[in-house]
Amino acid sequence: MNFQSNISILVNEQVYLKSPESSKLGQKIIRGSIDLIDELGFEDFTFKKLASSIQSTEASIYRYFESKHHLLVYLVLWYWGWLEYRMHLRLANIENPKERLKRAVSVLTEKITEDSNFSQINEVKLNRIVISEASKIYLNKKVDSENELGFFLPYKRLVALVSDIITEINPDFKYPHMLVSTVIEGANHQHFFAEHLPRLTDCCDDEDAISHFYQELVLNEIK
Amino acid sequence: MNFQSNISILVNEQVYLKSPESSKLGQKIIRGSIDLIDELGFEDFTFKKLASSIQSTEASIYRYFESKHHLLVYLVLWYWGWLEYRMHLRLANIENPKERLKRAVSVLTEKITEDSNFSQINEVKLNRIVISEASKIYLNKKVDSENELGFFLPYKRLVALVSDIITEINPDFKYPHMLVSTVIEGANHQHFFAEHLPRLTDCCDDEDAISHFYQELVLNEIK
DNA sequence: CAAAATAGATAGTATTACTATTATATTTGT
DNA sequence: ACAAATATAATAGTAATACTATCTATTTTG
Repeated sequence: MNFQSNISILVNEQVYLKSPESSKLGQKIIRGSIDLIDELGFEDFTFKKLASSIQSTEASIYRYFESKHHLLVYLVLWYWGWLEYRMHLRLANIENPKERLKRAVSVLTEKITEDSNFSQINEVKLNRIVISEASKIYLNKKVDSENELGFFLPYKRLVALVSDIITEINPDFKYPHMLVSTVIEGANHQHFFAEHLPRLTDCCDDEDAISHFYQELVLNEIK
Repeated sequence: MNFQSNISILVNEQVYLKSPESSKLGQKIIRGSIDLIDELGFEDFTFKKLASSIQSTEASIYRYFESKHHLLVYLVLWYWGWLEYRMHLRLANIENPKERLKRAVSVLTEKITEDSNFSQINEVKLNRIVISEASKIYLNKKVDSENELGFFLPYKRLVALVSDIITEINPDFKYPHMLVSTVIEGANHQHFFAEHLPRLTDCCDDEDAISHFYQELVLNEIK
């Protein structure tokens, strides 16, 4: 039934000390950290708490990730890789560029409400983590050195992918990358605001408003 | 010469234990923290380092702010208050709504490159701090309780101010708040990307590209 | 079955994010 | 000018965090 079981999302090897996919403990670390970061927020999350929640030890976790920052990077890179995969699936066999663009924007802006059964990872929780924590992986002083290690390539690929569709539709549009990264970051922020600071949004009732808004924004902007 | 010297930006009293404007030490804390956060980033910034950089003690700083998080909140709220003040100045006596909107967007998206002589605060450094650290004041689990204390009112006011101009121009536009908060957050991100992750933007050479991009975006969207 | 890799248990360190206490200046009200 | 109030400095201390190191037991693999 699960035709996807023979593929897996690859994450930059520099991010971890030992691949968490390679062992039972590694998988418990990933699952447990998603549960715990979602519950406590990244600031209050510690390896000690994670260790006790998965019945292991701090030292064992440190064999997989050199810091909690690296673990967060792993989760976010996995998510970006997963988004790219979903993007390719949703665009497969669609020829019309405008339709491709609409679909791409919807992949970038929709909130994840169902688990994909794609892996043992809970994508609904991971999406919530990405919404509130993802920007912390680059909004810091390590950004340049980690950029050199290629940490942000999946994000850049995602942006380039959608930018190319825009350029196909309107080759004269000057700011395709800016537009796409604005949409990705914007959608995450709007989902957060909708839940916590509603006066910064206009989605009184329906959550689809965010996706509609960005659909419209992109189409208006490039024509 | 400095006609502004008789006014000051008010910051929510819940943010501090004792007003840093009320004493010499308080002012040194603000100035020193702007220098140090700009230099080290918020993660590596500590009250101990701040104390030694301004020749005071950790315990003395704790009399003004109950945590470094509160100090960051203070700085960001001050900045938002200052932006609102600049906004009012730039819109003063301008009648034409479209011109008002253009000016408002430019206030929200331009990078600060000159000190305003408005106060003893270095706005150029504070702007850099806002670009990379501001979102951390709400992207955490304390957001709801701090929202109840009114921490984010200045941000909401700023968004409401510009939303009202949009609604004046096009009363049928459904998402004015979303558009404005997307512009504010987006511009900050783009400034950060331009410096650290240029492939996520399109501002090869000119820094004005960001402001132009958002001008265009807003005008296209509401008509 | 031996060698290698993996995980657990335990201990230890420097730093962080605070709190508490006391002593010494400095400001202010009369 | 002086007492009272307030602000600051100096010092000490604590629990938690973010690690590192080491040693042993277990599991996997060649």
